[in-house]
Amino acid sequence: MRIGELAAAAGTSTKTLRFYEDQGLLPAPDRTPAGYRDYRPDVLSRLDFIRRGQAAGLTLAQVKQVLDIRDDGQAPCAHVRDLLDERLAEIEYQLRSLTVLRDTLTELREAAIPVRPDTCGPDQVCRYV
Amino acid sequence: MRIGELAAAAGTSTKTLRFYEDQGLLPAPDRTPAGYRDYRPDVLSRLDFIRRGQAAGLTLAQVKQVLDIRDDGQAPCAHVRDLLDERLAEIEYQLRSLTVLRDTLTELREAAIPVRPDTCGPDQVCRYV
DNA sequence: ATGGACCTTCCAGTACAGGGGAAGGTCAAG
DNA sequence: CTTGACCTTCCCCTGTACTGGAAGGTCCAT
Repeated sequence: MRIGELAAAAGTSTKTLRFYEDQGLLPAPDRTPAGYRDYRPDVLSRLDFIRRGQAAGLTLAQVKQVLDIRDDGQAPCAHVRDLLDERLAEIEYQLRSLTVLRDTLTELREAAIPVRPDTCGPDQVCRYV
Repeated sequence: MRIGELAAAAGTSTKTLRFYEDQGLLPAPDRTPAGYRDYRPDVLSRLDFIRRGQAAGLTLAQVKQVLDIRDDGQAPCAHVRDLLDERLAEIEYQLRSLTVLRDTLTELREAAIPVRPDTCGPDQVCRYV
């Protein structure tokens, strides 16, 4: 399987595949005599795992950690659980921050509905912010 | 006022002040004969506006738009309202995405509580992701 | 005159996940 | 024989808001 076919099959780009290899997420594939990358079909499931990891909000570096453990012959379950915990905590934090920001912005926005440039003092940039 | 004093007064760094000047958020100040930046105290309120804009989730580029309008002698109210609208829509979108992600992750996490490496098939990387 | 604190410019790098494009090699079809 | 599609490596670019550091100039006190 050449890189273009793999990219098409996986729904990604050749650039991305070379990038993943460079980052250690994909093992270096065999090469044809001409030097072309020659993939075995089972990298597709690996790519699928990478995508699921990303969909779960993990960074490529974190996905790589899991793959490394797995490649080492161990079960990454515990590590995965910790990663999910970490990510979950981050998300909760982001959710709280965004909610506060949304409420602040909504207030500002409400105040800005009656646009009254005349009430902007020359000393200030904007009444609303 | 030299750049160090201004930075201290505004609670920021000299690096940031030069960066803002470079990005067009602060006007180029006068210079002392030695070439040192010599600020007028009124930039403090401008810096304050920048900080409020950032706190409202606007990017520096957006804050600059508002300042440019203001510097042009116009009232930026309408533009500010539009920016707030835009930002608000983005935040709502992020909130929805994060909520979905959190729920997905929570499910994965729950499934991962009983860590059972034995149930990981050798063909898959991880039962949980 | 010398040390230290301050200032100047410019260059480079951070994190993230790739994308763009150049210069050149390879392969099958017409 | 040439065209076009594919492949290779290489390096730089994206966006965001700065931060670090080098090399050198200035000011004030000692």
